[in-house]
Amino acid sequence: MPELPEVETTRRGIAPFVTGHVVERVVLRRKDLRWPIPRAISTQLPGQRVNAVARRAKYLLLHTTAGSALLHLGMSGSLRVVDPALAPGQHDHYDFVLDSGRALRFNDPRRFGCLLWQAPGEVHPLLQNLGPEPLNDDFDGDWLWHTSHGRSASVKSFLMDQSIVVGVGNIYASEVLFAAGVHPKRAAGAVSRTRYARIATEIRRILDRAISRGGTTLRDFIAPDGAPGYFEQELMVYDRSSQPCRICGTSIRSVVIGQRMAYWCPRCQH
DNA sequence: CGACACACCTGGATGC
DNA sequence: TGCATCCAGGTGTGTC
Repeated sequence: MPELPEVETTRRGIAPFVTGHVVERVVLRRKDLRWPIPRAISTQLPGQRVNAVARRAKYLLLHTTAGSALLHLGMSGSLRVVDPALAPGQHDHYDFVLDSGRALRFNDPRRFGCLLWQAPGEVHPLLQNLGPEPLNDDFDGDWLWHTSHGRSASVKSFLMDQSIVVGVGNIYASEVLFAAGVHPKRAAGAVSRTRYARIATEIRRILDRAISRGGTTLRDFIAPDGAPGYFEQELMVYDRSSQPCRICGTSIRSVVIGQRMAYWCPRCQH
C-alpha cells in the first residue's frame, strides 16, 4: 500500500498523539509479522517516553532514550489512534497504549509490515543500504544520472530501487515517468543527464503534492484519522489502463516490468 | 556487483 | 451462490 506520501501522511497524523507521551503498555496479538517481533518491544519500550516520530524511507521510527521502535506498513498496513478499550479487529496486530489514555493501533491484513527494534546509537541493518531521501537537498538529477551509468534494467525499476532513492513505489514511479515524458521500459543507463534532472524535479513535485493531498487511496489506505488520501483524483496514468490520457487523449497502456504493472501514455512518453 | 524470479499473506474483483 | 483465478501500494533472499 504505502509509498513515501502515505507513510509521511501517517507520520504527521500520529505524531501529535504520540510525541511526548509515555508508552505504558504494549499489546502484541501475534508474535510475528513479516519477521518475529523482538523481545525488546515488550521489555524495553514500555515505560519509555517517545521523543520524536521520524521517518526514514518508508519506515517510521518512534525514538525513545532506550531505543527506537521501527515500523513498516508493508503493502496493507495502517496505523490509527484509538481508545484502547475499542475491541480490536481481525487484523489489528498490536497496540502501543499511551499515558494519554489513547492507543496507537496497527492493522495489516497481509502482514508484510514489520515491527522491529533499533538500539540507541545503532542503525538497523534494514536502514543501512538506503538511498537519499528525495525531498532532501542531497538528492538531485545528477545523483540519478551518475548512479544509472551502465545500468541495463528499466528506468522504472531503477527509480523503485530503494538503494538508489527511497520512497518511490509502484504508483509514483509511473506518475513520475509520465510527468517527465520518459518511457518506463527505457534502460536506466540510456536516460540523459537533462532528463534525469527533469525526473528528479518531478519526483519532488509529485511526492510533495501527494503528501499535501493526504496520499493516494486506491483500495484501503487510510490516514490515522480515518480519512482517505485525495491524490487518487490527480493520478495521470496509474491504474488508468485504456482510459484517455489527460493530456493528449491517447489510450493509456499498461505492461508488466519487473513483476510490477507499469502504466504509460504511448504518445507523451519516449 | 547487477538483474531477475520468487517468496511472504489476505481479501476483493472477476469470470464461469 | 459457490468456487477458481488473478491482482494488489513492498522488499528481502536466492540464483545466475
